Amino acid sequence: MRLSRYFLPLLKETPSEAQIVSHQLMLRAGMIRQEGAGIYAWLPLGFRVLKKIERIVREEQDRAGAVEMLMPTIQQAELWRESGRYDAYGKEMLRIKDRGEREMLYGPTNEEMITEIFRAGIRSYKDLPKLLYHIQWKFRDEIRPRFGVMRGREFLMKDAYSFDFDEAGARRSYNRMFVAYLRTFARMGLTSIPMRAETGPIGGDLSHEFIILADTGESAVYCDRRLLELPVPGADTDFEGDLQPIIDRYTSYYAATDEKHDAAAFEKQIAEADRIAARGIEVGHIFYFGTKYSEPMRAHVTGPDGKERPVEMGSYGVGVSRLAGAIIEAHHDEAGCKWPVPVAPFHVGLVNLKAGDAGTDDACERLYAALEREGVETLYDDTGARPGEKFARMDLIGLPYQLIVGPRGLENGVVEIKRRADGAREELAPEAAAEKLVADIRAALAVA
RNA sequence: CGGGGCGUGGCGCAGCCUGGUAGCGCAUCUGCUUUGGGAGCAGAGGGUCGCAGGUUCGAAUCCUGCCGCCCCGACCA
Repeated sequence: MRLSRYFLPLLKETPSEAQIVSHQLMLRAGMIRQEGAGIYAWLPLGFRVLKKIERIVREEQDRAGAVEMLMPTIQQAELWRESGRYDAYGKEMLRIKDRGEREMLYGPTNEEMITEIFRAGIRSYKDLPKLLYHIQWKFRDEIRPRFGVMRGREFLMKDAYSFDFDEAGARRSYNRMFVAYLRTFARMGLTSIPMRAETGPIGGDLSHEFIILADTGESAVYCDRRLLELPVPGADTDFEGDLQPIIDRYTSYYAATDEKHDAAAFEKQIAEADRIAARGIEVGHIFYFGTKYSEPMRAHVTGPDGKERPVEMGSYGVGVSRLAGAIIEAHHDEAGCKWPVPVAPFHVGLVNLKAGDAGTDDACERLYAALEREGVETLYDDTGARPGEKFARMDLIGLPYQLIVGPRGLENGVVEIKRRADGAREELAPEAAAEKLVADIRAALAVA
């Protein structure tokens, strides 16, 4: 993409309403624009990031055996009356009426709807288990939206729902999502920590929040440092096999958000050097809730004994739009974003330091063509801006690699690669630079 | 929802108290000079001062109502 044709409205100054760094940078880097309290338009650069996050989430859901579908954003109040939540949900639910005065709502979640869909299609225990998901916009009329896309009212969420015949089956479904989440966040450059969470009326141990550590995180969290070093399950993980050992390993260490924190246990179970008391961002939440919806909504299956019983359910959420902010919180510096390659809006920023100069124009065009030919997503700054401005904006939008082409280098037959993550620079002949970028980016995109 | 604050050009702000031709910085446009870390000079364009009433000869400024947004608290992917 040529920058001269792109839509990238950058801000030099930080808008006063943005309190945390990810919000500030998303506004300044032209990724989002606020259209109302907690409601954002995704501008081209931000949209590319959102799509990449979504794709990784999708790939890992599919790998774990979940099946994608799509449910509507607008739901009928009638459905929510079946579960009793229409009255219970409160003002967070955005309620609307259609022209026939029928009560509708913009879905804050989809348990009722998926349960209705499931019960219409499944009768027997032989049809179980089922694991369905979709990635869809939600609306929760939060009392106080803030932190940009980290806590918006409208947000993109992946929500999955499992249906099993018994609790043992439900646990297997839960474990699939547990492992899928570890992989999902790791692929985005995030170290996620599953922390024991509130279980609601069901009790038990099947509820975890996936937290990433960040100084600007919303909640205080406490965990064992050794959790950060556990290996992430590989792409060769057999999701049809027994995943329990992986879960056991992860849950054997202390990890809790402040509402579940037990200071005594924390100090007793962990050596002082391994204690982490930090801030965290919740990017995923998985939990088992049994027959909470299947019972009132009569989502029943017939068992081998010929008796009908409500299915055992669980739900599994990932905050897709929130992740865009969370990744910035984890990867940035004073100058701007530092995108990990798999979620970067473009892989390479090609900087023509003297647009209009035949030599640099020619060299850039060749490099641009070579990179695009190899599938490297390149944002080519072909504008007439001054070098300082070009460097500053590349740093701000945070593409993983900058390929800098100027007359001074070309005189010596070299161009420069700057790696945004650590600022490392390297001068190479143009062809060699392109080859190196292709190799490095392919390596970074390889799914382990 | 309680408490606090703010709406003035694309962004950041001053002006309001004490009514009298709407300003500054950045950005934008034109020209010249510049060109390896957000340039210099000269010129130019752009604002129903959130909206609606009211007071007044006259309202960005005073009064009333409404709308929007932000911050602190309880809630949430």
